[in-house]
Amino acid sequence: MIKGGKPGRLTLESAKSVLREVGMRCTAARIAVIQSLDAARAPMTPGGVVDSLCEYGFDKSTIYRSLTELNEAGLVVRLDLGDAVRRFELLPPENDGASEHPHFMCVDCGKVVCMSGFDVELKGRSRKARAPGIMSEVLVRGHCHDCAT
Amino acid sequence: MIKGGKPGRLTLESAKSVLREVGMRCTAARIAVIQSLDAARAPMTPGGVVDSLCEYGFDKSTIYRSLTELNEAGLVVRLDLGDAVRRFELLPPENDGASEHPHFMCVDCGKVVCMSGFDVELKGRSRKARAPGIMSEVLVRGHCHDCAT
DNA sequence: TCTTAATTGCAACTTAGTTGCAAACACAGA
DNA sequence: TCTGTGTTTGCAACTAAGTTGCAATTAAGA
Repeated sequence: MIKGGKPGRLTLESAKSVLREVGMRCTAARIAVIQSLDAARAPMTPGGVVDSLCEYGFDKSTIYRSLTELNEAGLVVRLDLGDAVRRFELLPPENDGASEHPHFMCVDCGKVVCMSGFDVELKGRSRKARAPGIMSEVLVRGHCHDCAT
Repeated sequence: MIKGGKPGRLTLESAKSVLREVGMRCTAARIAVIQSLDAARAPMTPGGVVDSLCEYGFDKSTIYRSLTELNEAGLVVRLDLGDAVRRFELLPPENDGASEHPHFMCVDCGKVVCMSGFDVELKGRSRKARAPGIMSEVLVRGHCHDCAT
């Protein structure tokens, strides 16, 4: 499990141990991807990760592959935040599955915020309204405070 | 305003009058796009519209342009349903702006359902939790009843 | 019917992401 | 610490989705 709490606090050693725990080799590319995701406050697009790591000499195909592998290993969730771009987010320590909190995305500036600390409740307006399935992920779109003013 | 209710019931004449109302020329391509969206029960991806109309000889660039123009004219909404693909939905008669209801998308089969009749409530777990902005659109993802069983 | 601006089809282009493969590397075992 | 082996990487070429410029065509008002 990933030690420590706040984003941007993941050390080289803890990144390595995270990889070893899931049986993946510790390579520079994977560690860079993990640290890049960790340093970001919000979920990152694959393109964003590529941009941030290409300048250090990593190849885009390596980064795409790393993201996919980390996702398959359960270290990273792939979010679909509704702007026609996938995003990746490093899973927090205690989390063992999908990202549990809702996400908010500003339709003006594109900023994505994790709404940890919020629960979502869906209320049918009539008695007979029935949810179409089992809810697993919620995305709220709208105008963030900065853009709304 | 678009007359008549159920999907798949939009006649050639009503498609034409819808276009004239917003000051657009009535062309075969636009009518085909409107009828294609109308015939679908769920929002369509641009690729889906292209596939369904290419076989009738329409060019993909024409279809993309038509979708964009119809969206700008307010006849069609562009939805971002979180599967990294944009979708287009013909606006119902009474609707004059954005799609107001939440949408549900099944992560297994990709089915999209309009959750008309549902309200969404966001509850902060603590007193000081503050929503990051003004909510305008909600997407719920999960497993639909068919796939969950 | 004629005129003209709007629209279309084509082809070339852009961008995001994927794939095959040889070279480089991590790491378990000696 | 060194070595062998299977994993991972970088490269380059490729695919798919969507966009753009432009000449030819067409809708619709005069």
